[in-house]
Amino acid sequence: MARTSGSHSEITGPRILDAALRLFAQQGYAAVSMRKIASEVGLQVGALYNYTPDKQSLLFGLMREHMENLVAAWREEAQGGTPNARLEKFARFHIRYHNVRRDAVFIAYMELRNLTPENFEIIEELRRQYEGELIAILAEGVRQGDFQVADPKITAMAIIAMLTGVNTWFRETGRLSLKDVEDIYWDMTRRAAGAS
Amino acid sequence: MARTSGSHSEITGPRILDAALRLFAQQGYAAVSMRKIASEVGLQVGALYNYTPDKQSLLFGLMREHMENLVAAWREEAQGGTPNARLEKFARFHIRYHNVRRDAVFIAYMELRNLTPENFEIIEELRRQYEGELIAILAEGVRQGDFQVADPKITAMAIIAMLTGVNTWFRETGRLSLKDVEDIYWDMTRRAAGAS
DNA sequence: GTATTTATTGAACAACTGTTCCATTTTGCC
DNA sequence: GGCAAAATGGAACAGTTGTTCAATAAATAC
Repeated sequence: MARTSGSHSEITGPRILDAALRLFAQQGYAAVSMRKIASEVGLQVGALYNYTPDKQSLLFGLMREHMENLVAAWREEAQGGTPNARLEKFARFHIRYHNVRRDAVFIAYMELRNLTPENFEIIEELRRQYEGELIAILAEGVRQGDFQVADPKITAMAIIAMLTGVNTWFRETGRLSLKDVEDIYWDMTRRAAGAS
Repeated sequence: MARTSGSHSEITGPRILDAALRLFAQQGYAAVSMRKIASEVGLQVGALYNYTPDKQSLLFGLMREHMENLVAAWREEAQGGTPNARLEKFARFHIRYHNVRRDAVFIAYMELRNLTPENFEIIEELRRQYEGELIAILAEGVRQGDFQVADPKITAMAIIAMLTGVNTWFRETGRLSLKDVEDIYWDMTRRAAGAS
């Protein structure tokens, strides 16, 4: 007996990616076997290799997709405005975008060491691009005299670390709504940048 | 032929812990085999089990030791003073203490999911204790009218995430000294707390 | 210098690893 | 309804996993 329940090429691919994303986030890349992923989707392990050349590509694909989408989504949302308005937009965007992509965010940070050197470099370049967007906002604010920032690069790292940290504790069922959290973090971001 | 190079019980134990700490930080708990650790120390794998009952205990021991030392070190350093002075002391202590313990900090954050539920709960309790120290400082500052903080708990999480983030980018060989970084982060911490 | 304790080796265990491949089944096209 | 293409199952490969254990070597105590 071979396959037991029909052929579903168009939906199997996404289902594999979904399962891999969730399992990698929950248990870590090294702890998740190809058989676990296959079992989650209801396949035998061999069938996975119709959709990915190997396990590494599965991880890298998920991370690259996430980072490319992140950069693209921000560049779409970012329009002109004062440095202050752009900074507020960045803070709120970062919190919102990351909140609904917990697993991908977690993987993109935790599994960097499981990438091959070439793949690592590509992901790091995307991360630098995203960080660069915030650095540019801060630098522009300094130039216009709106912000008081000793070092835009360091302040950008600090703000991103602070904002990303929301994912480690925020739960929809908690005492604060995401809008509340956004407001509080925007306030701290504004003050950290010395904005009015 | 059995053992080849002498018996060294008092130094073998620490050497195993050192190797495990470094390897877990570099490659991740799941990706490091007991044989890799043994090989790093110059032992056969069986000898490790004179020093640890199993791999999980090796990880948990490292994490608990780190967290207990962290809490104890802070409580020793923390003396009285104004909320502002205590906040500054906390920010500078956190950066300094974590900077020289990169591997342990990394493990204590990244390998939480590889702990058994009971062990996880113990580590989380220690983390809550440490966070509680900062929350108490912020709450006291609010009570005395020195800080402007909407929610001490959230501000504490934000500050800790920001400060811990230094470890992801700071290198001794970079353009800034650790003292420079301390100053900049204390400034951002102060402003995030609405302190003068 | 002998006896006892401690530390270590080396082999073994069953289970699991990523990946390949061929036979088989299902799908989409005519 | 028949045929090619695509998707899947199932088995196999060689290597690795955490852990146990008897045999052996070295360190310590007397």
